[in-house]
Amino acid sequence: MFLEFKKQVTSVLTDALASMGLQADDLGLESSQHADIASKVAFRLASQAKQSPKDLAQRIADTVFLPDGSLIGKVTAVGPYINIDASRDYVDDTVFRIRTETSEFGGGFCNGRILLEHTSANPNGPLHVGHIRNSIIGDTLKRVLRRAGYDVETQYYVNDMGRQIAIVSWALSRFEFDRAKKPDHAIADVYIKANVDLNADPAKVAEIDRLMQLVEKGDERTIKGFDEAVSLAIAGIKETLLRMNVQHDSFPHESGFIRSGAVSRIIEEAKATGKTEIDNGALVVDLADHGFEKTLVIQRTDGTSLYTTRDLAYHEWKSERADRMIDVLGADHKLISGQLKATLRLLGKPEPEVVIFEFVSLPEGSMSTRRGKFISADELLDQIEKQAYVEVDKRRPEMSEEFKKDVARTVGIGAVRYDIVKVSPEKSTVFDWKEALDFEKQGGPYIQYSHARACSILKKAAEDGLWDPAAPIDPSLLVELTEVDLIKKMASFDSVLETSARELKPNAMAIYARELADSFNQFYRFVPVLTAEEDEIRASRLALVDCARIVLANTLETLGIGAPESM
RNA sequence: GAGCGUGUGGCCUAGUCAGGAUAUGGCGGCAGCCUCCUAAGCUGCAAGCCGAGGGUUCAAAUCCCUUCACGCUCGCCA
Repeated sequence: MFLEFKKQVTSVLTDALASMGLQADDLGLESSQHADIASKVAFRLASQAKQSPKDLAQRIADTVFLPDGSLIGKVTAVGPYINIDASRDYVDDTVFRIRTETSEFGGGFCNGRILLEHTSANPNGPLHVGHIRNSIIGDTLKRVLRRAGYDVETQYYVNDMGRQIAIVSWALSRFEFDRAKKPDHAIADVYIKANVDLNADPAKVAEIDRLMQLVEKGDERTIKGFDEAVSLAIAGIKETLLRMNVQHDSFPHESGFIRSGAVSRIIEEAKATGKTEIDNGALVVDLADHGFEKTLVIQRTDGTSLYTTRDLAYHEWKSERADRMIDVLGADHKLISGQLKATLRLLGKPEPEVVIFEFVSLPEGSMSTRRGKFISADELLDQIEKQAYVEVDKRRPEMSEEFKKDVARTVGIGAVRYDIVKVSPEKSTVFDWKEALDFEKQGGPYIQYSHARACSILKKAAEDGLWDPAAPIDPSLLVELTEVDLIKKMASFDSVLETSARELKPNAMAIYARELADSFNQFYRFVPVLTAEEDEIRASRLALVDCARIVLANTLETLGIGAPESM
């Protein structure tokens, strides 16, 4: 709705400028606390118009023509600014649209096919609290892009041939695997032991190298060993992801690109560019023309491929299946993803868009699966659900055990997802138990609570026979300040979705969710619904509560957070 | 040594790419609000001049330069 409003503002201002013989590439539109939207165009055109910004702003405001039924209500010059306020039609239309479009409201303005890769953690142990930042950013991005209208497929790229997997496979043949444990955790146990062993006796490293050569040559027994290790870890990882409402559409394996011959082909293609050379027996690509001083190794001295080489083949494959490729990667991949993009460019192939997020570390330092220094996602989720249960039990002691457990789960996951997604990906964070388990105000549960409140009003109204969702209502009766604020906030959902999708910034949606809940709680506090003075006003307000319920639910869904009707 | 990222009240954080009207919100602190739709809510108060220093501009948290601090990274790991 806001996008349409903005479009009208652009058109009306451009027309006004044209009739004055002026032209601006940038109208300097910005959100403002003084109006629904403001334009700084008078600053830009002051010299061109040979007028002071203040006078020019006034002249533009006077020149603007508003057609009937415009979403723009009034245009006023305040000093050098041009303030534009929405019309009553804008408010009324918003209510109407939400009621008719419901779960589709504000979306569907983009199209095209996107392959989105996220998480892709090595299957050498469970996901830890750093990995899930990737999962949550990635999954939220998927939901944002889908809602915006894209056809999105999410992929978890499974590393089933790297050195670390060779170590896991080797470890499984030497140490006992604890079948009683969740498989990814049991894998980590043997992996950590193997690393201790390898550090103590470097001679054993040769055994790992041998396994890697065998698997690349296609030795069946070795492949089977790797597969076993990988599928155990992935099964556990999937379970954790599912717990957080994260699901991938497919799990392409690295080895598939070796077996299909794609990796060999891409190595030949690289050679054909004339930009490769042999350096100490390894095949390297010269990326100097692309801003990388150092060359990139794409084939080891022993002829085996590297992660990067397989990744090239993977991206080539992806590019044939989608219009856009998006990779969500940790900060440690900054350099390598740059080199990957440069190499793809060199080969004349499409490059992925890369979303980088900074690290999550522990107070005592960075996490490491290999050294067993990490807090697993499962551990965090267990603790948070336990804490959430305490909170529900405190507030709703009369409810059933099933209700409390259910709410604790939904609220716990909501708290974790929101906590992670609300922070800009480019900020590094330090995991802190106290903070993680603190159900701070205005977090995920705050937004869920707003939704539950809306549901509660509607439920009560229905029980009293006051609520008929199908009955026509008069939105023009919604004139209270907090009512109009709430409606305008809901109207801007599309604009936030658009920004979030275009800039690949999932945190924009999180901030919006908080603001929307704020607006609803303000309304809730100051405007009585069930005890409204007149029947018609009550009907309109109930419809507004229903709208809030819908938009809050849509927003929560976009964040991958459950929307409980009661909590 | 080099590259990338970050630095906003006691703590966390929005805004920085596209410079403009009194810098967003939370936590913590202080003072209040449940005979009324769930107080996981709401109201008010104290607290920041945006790491430091220069520069560009009518206008800088935002752009440029210098500098400091922290995180990540720097060829046969992924």
